[in-house]
Amino acid sequence: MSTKREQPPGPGRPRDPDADTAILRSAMEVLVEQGFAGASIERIAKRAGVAKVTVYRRWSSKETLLADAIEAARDAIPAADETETPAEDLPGIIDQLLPQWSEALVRPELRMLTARLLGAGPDHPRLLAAYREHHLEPRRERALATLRRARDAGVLAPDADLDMLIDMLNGAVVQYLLLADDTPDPAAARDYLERLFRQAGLRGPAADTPPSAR
Amino acid sequence: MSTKREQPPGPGRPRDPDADTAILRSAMEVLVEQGFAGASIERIAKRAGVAKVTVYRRWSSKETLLADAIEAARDAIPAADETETPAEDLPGIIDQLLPQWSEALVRPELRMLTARLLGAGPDHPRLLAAYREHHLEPRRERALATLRRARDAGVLAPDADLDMLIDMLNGAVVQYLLLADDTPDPAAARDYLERLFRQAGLRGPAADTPPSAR
Amino acid sequence: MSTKREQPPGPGRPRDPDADTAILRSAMEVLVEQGFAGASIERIAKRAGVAKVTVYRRWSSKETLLADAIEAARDAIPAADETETPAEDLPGIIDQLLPQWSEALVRPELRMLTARLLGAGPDHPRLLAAYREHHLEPRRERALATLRRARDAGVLAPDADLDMLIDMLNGAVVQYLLLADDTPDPAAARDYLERLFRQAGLRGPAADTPPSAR
Amino acid sequence: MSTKREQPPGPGRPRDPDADTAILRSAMEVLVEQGFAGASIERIAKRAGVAKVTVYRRWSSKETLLADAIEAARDAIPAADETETPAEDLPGIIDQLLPQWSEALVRPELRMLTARLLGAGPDHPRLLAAYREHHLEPRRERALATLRRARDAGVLAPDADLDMLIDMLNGAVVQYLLLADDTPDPAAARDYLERLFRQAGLRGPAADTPPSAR
DNA sequence: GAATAAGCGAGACGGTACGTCCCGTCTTAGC
DNA sequence: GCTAAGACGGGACGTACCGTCTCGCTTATTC
Repeated sequence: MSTKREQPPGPGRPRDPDADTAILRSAMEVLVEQGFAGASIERIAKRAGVAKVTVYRRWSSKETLLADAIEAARDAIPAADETETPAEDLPGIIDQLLPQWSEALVRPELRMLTARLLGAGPDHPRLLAAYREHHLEPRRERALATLRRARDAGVLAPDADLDMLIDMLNGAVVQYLLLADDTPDPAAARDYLERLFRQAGLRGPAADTPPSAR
Repeated sequence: MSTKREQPPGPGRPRDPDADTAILRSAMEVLVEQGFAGASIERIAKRAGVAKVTVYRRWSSKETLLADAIEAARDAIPAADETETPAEDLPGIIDQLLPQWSEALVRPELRMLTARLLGAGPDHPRLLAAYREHHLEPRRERALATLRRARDAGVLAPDADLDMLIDMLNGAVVQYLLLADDTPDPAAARDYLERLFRQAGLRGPAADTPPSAR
Repeated sequence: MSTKREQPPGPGRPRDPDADTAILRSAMEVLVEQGFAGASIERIAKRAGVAKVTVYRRWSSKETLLADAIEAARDAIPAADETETPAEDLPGIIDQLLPQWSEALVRPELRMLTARLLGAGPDHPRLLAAYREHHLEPRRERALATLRRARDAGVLAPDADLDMLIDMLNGAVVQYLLLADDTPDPAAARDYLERLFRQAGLRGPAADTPPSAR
Repeated sequence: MSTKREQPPGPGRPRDPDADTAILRSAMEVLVEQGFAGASIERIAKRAGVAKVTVYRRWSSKETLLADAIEAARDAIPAADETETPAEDLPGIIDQLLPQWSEALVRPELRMLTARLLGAGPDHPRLLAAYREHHLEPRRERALATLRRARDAGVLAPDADLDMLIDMLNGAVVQYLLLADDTPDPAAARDYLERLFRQAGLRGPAADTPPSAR
C-alpha cells in the first residue's frame, strides 16, 4: 500500500522514526504552501530539521516522498456512517451531506491541496493517484452511503445514477474551489451547496411536485 | 484587453512582429507540455528561435507573457448560436450540447491546458483569470444559450437553475478529465456525457414524469 | 607568470574585473584566517559577494585560485635599494636590516601567511612556489643587496657567504615565528633581531676583536 | 606528561592495550602522509584496523589523539653525550654535529613531520607544543651540550651566544627543508651543512683569525 | 547618406537546488 | 569492552538552470 519499505532490523543504528514523521509532515506543508515546484528536498529537509541525506536515505525521489506524505496526511474519515441516526427527511440528509463538501471549500489547506494535486496530474500521475486513493475515494464512499440512504428514504428518485450524481456534486464543488480567487466564507459556501443540492434533485417528495406547480 | 502595449513607431529598428507570434505560440506549447514550472523564459525563447532578451523586452514577467499567450490561443467560439436551428426535441438538444463538452475531454491539449491552469490558480491567479475570461466564459455563454432554449422547449424543468446546472455539467467534466490517467477515447467520453445529461435532468418532458410511473 | 589567462574579447557580456579582485582578496583573507583546508570555494565566494559559478568560471581548482591570490597579494617591495644612503657604519646597516625582518614577525597576517604556506608545502607545492617567487625572493634580493654593501663597507668579513648568511637570518626568524605561540610584540622582536645580528657577525670591525678580550 | 589517563580496572572487558599502540602508530602515519586535515579519525581507525568508536572511547578529540601520537613517536635521543669522546679539534666537532641536523633533512618522514607541525601551529598550538617538547627540545639540549664543548675547546668564540647560534643553525635547516621541493640527497645535505657551519663561525682557532690575514 | 536608436545573439552575473561525499558523533546488535 | 554497521546533522563539492544584466554587432528610420 505504501511505497515505503520496512527496513530489515540488520546491524547498525536504526533509523529514527521521528525523522520519518517530521519529513512527511514538512513535505506536506511545503507542498501545500509552495506547490510541487517549490517543494525542493532542500526546503523540506530544512523545515523538518533534518539533513538532506536523511531524506535521500529514505526516498529516492521527490515524487515517492510526496506520495507517501499524501498518504500519511489522509484524514481519519469515519469509515461508513451506519451509526448515524437514519434520517428520512430532507433537512436531515442535507445536514449530513453539507459538511462533507463544505470542508473542501472552507478549509484553505484542503482547497490548496486539491488544486495542487489536480493540477499536478499531467506531470505526476503518482501523486494524483495517491491523492485519489487516500483522500478522494474514502470521501466518495461515505458520500455514496449517505446518498443511498437518501434514495431509499425517497428523497432521491429511485432510478438516480448515484455515481454520476456524486461526480456532479464533487465536480461543481471542485470547479468552484479551483476557480475562486480565494477561500469562500462559510455562509457563501453553504448557499452555494444548498443551491447545488436543490438543482441536483435533492428535494422532498412533496416539494418536488407541488400541486400548484402543475 | 491585452497586457501588450503598442510600441510607438519612433526611430530605431522596429521590432520584428514575427517574433511576437512565435513567442506566444512557443509559450503556449511549452506551457501545455511542461507546465508552468517548466515554462521558463529560456525554454520559450529557445523554442521560438529568439534570444532571451527579446522576450524580456516585450514582456516584463513570465506571468504577463503567459497571460497574453493564453489570450492569443483562445479558440474562435461561435459567439452565440442564434443561427443554430432551434431544436425542440431532446436528441437535437443533446446533439448540440455534446460537442461543446466533449472537446475538452477528447482534445489532449485542451485537457492539459485545463489541468495546468486550474492547478496554477493558487499561485498565479492572473493566468487563471485570463483562462477564465478568454476560454471558459465564452463557452459558458454558449452553453447557457443552448440550455435556455432547452428549458423554453420544455426539455428542462421551468424552474431549473441554469447557472448551477452548468456548474454541475462543467464540474463533472472537469473532474473527469483531471482525474483520468490519460485522454479518454471519444466513445467513452460520449457515454459519460450521455449519462451525465440524463442524471442532470435533460429528459424528454413526457419521460420526465410519466403519469404511469407515479 | 600568472596562471590566469587573458580572455579573448569575443561576444557576450565581458567578465567583471571587479569580481576578479574581490575573489582574489577574499581568497587571501580566508587562506590567512582559516588555512588551506578552510579555504573552500564556497566560503571564498560568499565573502567576495560572488556566486560560486563566477569563481569556477575563472579558476578550475582551488590551488590555481590560491596561487593567483598569493601572487596578487605580493607587497610592493622596493626593488633594489641603490637609492638608499650608503651606510658605512654598523648602526646604519642594522637600521636598514631590522625592518626587513621585523615585519614578518610583527605583522600578524604575514606571520600567519608564512606559517600556512610553509606548512602547505608538502601537499601543495604550487602554492609554496608562488609564495617563494612572489614574496620570499624579492625580499631576499633586497636583503642580499644590503648585506653586500655591508660587506663592502667592512662591517662583514670579506669572505662572508652572503647567501648562507641570509639563510641563517631568515631561518632564525622563520623558526622563531613558527614556534611562537602568538605574535611577538615589537620590542621583543627587536631584541631578538639585535642578538641575531650580533651572533651572525654583524659587528663593527673594531668591536669585533677588542684588544682587551684577547 | 601524557594526556592519556590510566583506566581504572573496574568491571567489564578490559581495554585492549594493543589497540592503543596501533591507533597511535596509525595516527602518526596518517598525519605524516596526509597532513592534519587528512588525518580524520575515520581514516586513522580504518588503518589501525579498529572501530571508530574505539578511538573515541580513548581520546576525546583529534587534537589530543595526535598530541599523544606525537609524544609516542619521539625518537630515543641519547640524553646527553657525556659519553662521547671529547674532541678538541674542528673535524671532530663537526662530525658530531652533522648527523644531528642532517637527519631532519634526509629522513623524509622527519621532514614531512616538521613541515606539517610547524604549519599546524597557528590552528593547533597543542600539537606544536607536543612536537616542541618531545622532539625539538631534546635535540636542542643535545646540540647545546655539543656546542658548549666546542666553545670550551676554542672552536667557537668564547662570547658566542649559543642559544642564538642554535636558532640560526636550526632555522637555516628548517627553511631549507621547508622550501625544498623534495627530500635532498645526503651529499647535498652534507655540503649545505658544512657551508652553514663555516659561516656560523665553526672554524678552527687558528684559521679563524690568522695573523697574516690581518 | 550619415547619425541614431533600437533590435539582436552571446554570455557573465547572483541565486537556488541538485545529488553525492566525507566527517565526527551516536546508537544498535552480536561476540 | 570490543567490532561491525549504520544513521544522524553539518558542510562542501561541482553542475545546472533561472531571470537579469551588459556587451558588440546589425538594421531600419530619421534628419
